[in-house]
Amino acid sequence: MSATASDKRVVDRGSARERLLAAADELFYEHGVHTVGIDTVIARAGVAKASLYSTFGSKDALIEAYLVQRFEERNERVRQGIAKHDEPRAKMLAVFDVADAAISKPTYRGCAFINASAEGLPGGVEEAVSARARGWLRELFTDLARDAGIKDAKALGDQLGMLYDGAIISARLDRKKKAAQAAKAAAAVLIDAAAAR
Amino acid sequence: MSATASDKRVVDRGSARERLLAAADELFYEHGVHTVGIDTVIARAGVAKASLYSTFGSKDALIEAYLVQRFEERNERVRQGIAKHDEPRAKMLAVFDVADAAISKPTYRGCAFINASAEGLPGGVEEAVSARARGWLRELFTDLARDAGIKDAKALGDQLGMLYDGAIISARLDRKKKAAQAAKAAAAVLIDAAAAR
DNA sequence: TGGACACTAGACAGACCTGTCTGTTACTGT
DNA sequence: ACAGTAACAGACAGGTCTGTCTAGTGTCCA
Repeated sequence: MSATASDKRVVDRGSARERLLAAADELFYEHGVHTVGIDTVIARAGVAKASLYSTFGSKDALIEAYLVQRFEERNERVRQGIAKHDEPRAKMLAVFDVADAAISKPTYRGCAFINASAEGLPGGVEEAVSARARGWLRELFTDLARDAGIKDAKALGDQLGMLYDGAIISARLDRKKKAAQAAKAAAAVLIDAAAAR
Repeated sequence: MSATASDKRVVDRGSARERLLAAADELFYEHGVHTVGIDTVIARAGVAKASLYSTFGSKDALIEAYLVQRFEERNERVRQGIAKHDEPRAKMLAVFDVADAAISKPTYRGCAFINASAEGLPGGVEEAVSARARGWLRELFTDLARDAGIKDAKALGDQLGMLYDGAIISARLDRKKKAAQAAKAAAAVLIDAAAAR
């Protein structure tokens, strides 16, 4: 259960950069960016310490690369999830289905951006990537609300964003697997109420 | 801006125990339980290291005491906030006013329990107190929903809890001061929809 | 007066962390 | 064949952290 270098499983495919990112992704997400040391990452990646520093330059840069990768992967999953639907309302609700799928995974440990922000110092690299990731989703909700013809699209976008975050937090801290579905039901009520106005 | 022992302000009232708790409260909340070291806490408290260890026994125990104190203070604020109202519906909404008041403070840095849980190792003392604090609020919402005669009080309680968490997260990470008011508006919609069913 | 008690100051051990550096091995293109 | 490159292993420096321990100080009460 501890995140020491004695965790012997090794990432064994691709370049040193790819292996480092894969190892960082697993370890940072599971145990936290602060808790996991460089030695643990390179042991998991099966890579020399010098390779990490010649590739990324610092631990902070590795953390940033890890978060950017998570950011892009999540966006892609959301894009694919909403592309299955035509109506803006269905697209908004589909975002919660994407969250539900993530929560269902046994390795789920909450939102990487929220976790990293809480761990890191204020003003660190974590917060910068986190802000981008959060802004992206907020804008998506707002744009979809506008497409749905809702007057105060910004207000609804913010409310859906809060529901989304609340579901993520509850799924992690309360181990509530159905949090995203509960949030989706609430989102439907909010969307319909905003549309009726 | 850094949390080093050079931060010279000193807590100067009460017993060693009280000064340590006051210093821990300020420092742990502002910079995180993991980031702040023992030396910083004792410097702020104006107390010797041996006093900390004879009083609390370990840093973990101090963290736990800090969280329990936050837990009790928050509960008291919520109790007082809802006591101003008679109707269950108004009581539920009043919880968001309590959050709003906390968010308005310049020292606001989000939910101490969420922060500490994200920082600490899974299964640490942080999670235990955090679970108690979260469960308490969830039950409060559910009980009030039941008082309001709502059929699926548990479902509404969970939804309001998620909105609450989402507001807290947004207030911290997006620096959205009005998050609690936006969440309150959404909560009103959800309550009325649940009551109509 | 004197002993118990609570506290202070700070050195110290042992662990862990990031980042640098040396030296070695293996592959690749000319 | 040989230079260049990329990677390896791991020692090391310099710092931080928790927690222990010694020694000295002040205060209260019998």
